[in-house]
Amino acid sequence: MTERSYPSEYFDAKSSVECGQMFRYRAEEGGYFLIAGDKACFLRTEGDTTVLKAEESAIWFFEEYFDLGRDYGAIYLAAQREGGALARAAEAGKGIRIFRQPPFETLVTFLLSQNNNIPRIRAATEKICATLGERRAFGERKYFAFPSAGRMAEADEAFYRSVGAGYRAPYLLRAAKSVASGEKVCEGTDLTCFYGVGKKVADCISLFAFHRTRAFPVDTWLEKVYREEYGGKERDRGKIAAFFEEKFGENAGYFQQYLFYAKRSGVI
DNA sequence: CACCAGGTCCGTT
DNA sequence: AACGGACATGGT
Repeated sequence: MTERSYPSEYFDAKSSVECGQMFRYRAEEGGYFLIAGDKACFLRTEGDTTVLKAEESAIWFFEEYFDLGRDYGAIYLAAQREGGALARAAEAGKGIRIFRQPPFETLVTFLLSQNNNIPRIRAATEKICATLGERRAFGERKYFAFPSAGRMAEADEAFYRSVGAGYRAPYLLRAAKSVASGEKVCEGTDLTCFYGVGKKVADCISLFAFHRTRAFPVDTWLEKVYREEYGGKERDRGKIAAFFEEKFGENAGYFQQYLFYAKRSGVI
């Protein structure tokens, strides 16, 4: 096991992990145990330092995963220049980074996310992994890897209902079967071709798996932000997304995450 | 009981 | 093109 330290100003464990972009984590005393694909790490922020603990062979993976090569100070400053609610949101979420999550895992968890809440998305995801994923160990901790599409395709709809997926069960099964049979989840493909993936989920996958930061996913929270902080009158979420994407350009995805986290935690 | 949660699909205007 | 109801499920 290896530890690496980084300045915490633009890399904060709590806000980055709990801002709603990823679902496979456990809050522990002092930090967070996180799982991505079949790998795990422990992340903690103490004062001005954030410490990443992982197997030596996984350190590089997590440095990529946490997007550590990017200057988030520039993004934060751009948000400050916008002023208003965004500046306040960026102040509260200064340490948020956008992760680079495994594409299939992102597809599955955000299929679960529609018209759902974060605790339930997390619970259903964990049940899927506990049943279909391979057992792994991280020091004394046990966890399950995220299952392959092939493994998920072998389960049936009743299983996905049993984990609490509800009416999304057929979405999960069909996505698993498509990917298992060679359909690619990659940058540039039309993600809305997957049954159950509309514009918003496609934007989440684009942003959270492929780091396409021009994407601005609009959910119920961002719709509130749009109306209450930007005086918007549109109801169509596609039009609301277009408004923010045009306004924020290549920083749209980062700003969306500042706003989402701040709105959900009552800062704005 | 109604309404909400990181929405999408599908049938009807 | 635009609109509205249905869809599982648990929490407030």
